[in-house]
Amino acid sequence: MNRSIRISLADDHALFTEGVAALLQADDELEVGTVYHDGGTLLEGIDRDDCDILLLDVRLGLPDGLAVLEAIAKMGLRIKVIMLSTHSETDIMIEARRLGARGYLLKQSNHAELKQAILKVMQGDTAFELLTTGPQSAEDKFRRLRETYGLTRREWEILLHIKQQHTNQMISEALHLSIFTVETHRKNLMQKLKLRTAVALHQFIRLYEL
Amino acid sequence: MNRSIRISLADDHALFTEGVAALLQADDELEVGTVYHDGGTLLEGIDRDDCDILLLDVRLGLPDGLAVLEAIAKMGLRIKVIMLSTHSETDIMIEARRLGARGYLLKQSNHAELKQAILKVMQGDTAFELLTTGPQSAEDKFRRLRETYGLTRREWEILLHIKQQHTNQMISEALHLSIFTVETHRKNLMQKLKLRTAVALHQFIRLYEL
DNA sequence: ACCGAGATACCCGGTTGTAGGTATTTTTCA
DNA sequence: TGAAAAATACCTACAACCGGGTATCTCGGT
Repeated sequence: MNRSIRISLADDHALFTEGVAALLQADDELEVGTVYHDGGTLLEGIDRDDCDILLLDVRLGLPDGLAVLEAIAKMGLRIKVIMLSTHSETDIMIEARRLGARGYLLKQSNHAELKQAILKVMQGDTAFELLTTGPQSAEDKFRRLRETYGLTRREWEILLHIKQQHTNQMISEALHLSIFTVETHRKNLMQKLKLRTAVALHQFIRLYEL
Repeated sequence: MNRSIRISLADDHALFTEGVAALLQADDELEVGTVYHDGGTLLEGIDRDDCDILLLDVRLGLPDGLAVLEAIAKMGLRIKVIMLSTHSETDIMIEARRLGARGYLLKQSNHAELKQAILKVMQGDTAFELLTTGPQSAEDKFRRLRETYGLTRREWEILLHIKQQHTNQMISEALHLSIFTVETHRKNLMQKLKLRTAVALHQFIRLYEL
């Protein structure tokens, strides 16, 4: 029998790291390494950290998770990094993969899924698939908004573009619509959500993790 | 010796609830009640939940934490609610207090602080004071931005107003400045942060939890 | 055959922010 | 006491969004 898998954690929320550490410690096959609460101290100590896996939050104080990941890759360390995030942003996931992450997990995942991802990664495999079978599909989110606010399908489409920081101009081109049409949809959208500014709309999107 | 304190949890991130549950369970004086992952099921079951304390995340799927808090208050339940949040937004804290929350804790808090807050609340006291002595004061954040991006003090002040959704017009009135001055500060600010739109700026603010 | 929801398109007037300047005063600190 | 950094103020032009409208057209269902 080989030694247990040693896992370090990096997340600026102490309750989260302490909680997950407690979870991991309860498992005979796992062992908790170092706990980091910001990117700076992590980068100072990571080269002397003999952990097998690093669970790294995408959102960490400056520098953030992706920057840390990049730095680790440049240092040429053999540590396998699994990113943790609260929402499933495809572009961030792709970027993380490009920068050498071995896995990407949502905090909505449970203990079992975490364990499974850890084992997969330890075998040299990657663990990105949980994203696609995430707890909430886009269709679910749409239905929820439809029921709560009466959003139409087209308005939902527009919303997805707005989330990507697209302007009305860009959206109209992407969907082959007049910009007036997009403005109308956006207007109705905001009315239904009872919002007044673009920034408020983006806050709404983040708040409900759309 | 009286029975242990029974604590229910509500947060849509399973890893978080499982982790905190593991932490609480390790404590002889505490006991874990029900775990909720969204506002809907919570409101259905909370009246039959005989827990003493509910740890409630501010951000929960529709309905969100504050709405749930309000509903609980209207139901006239004797459950003491402690709100959990990732950032210290004063207005949300005030609103939570108004709606009957007994405490407000950051996820950056550690195990000991959580335990302390639980005990205080159980004695009929409230636990809001941790906010002011948070892990990262505004001054710390300013210093970090100054070092990383070369922000000046005035630019930081402007940034705080922008965070509160204030327009340049409103900021100029609040600080007794010309609107042109505010625009200049904002322009330099965005240049230093390498951002191009107001929405991107707001995303930056959220990303680094300023 | 008709109704209604949804999608499309347009107009106007207004506010807010973006991008490029210039210029003066105040503060700080070597 | 000078020079540099910071703060202040203004300008023009433009882009993006906001809030009222109005007006077609299409498509599914009764």
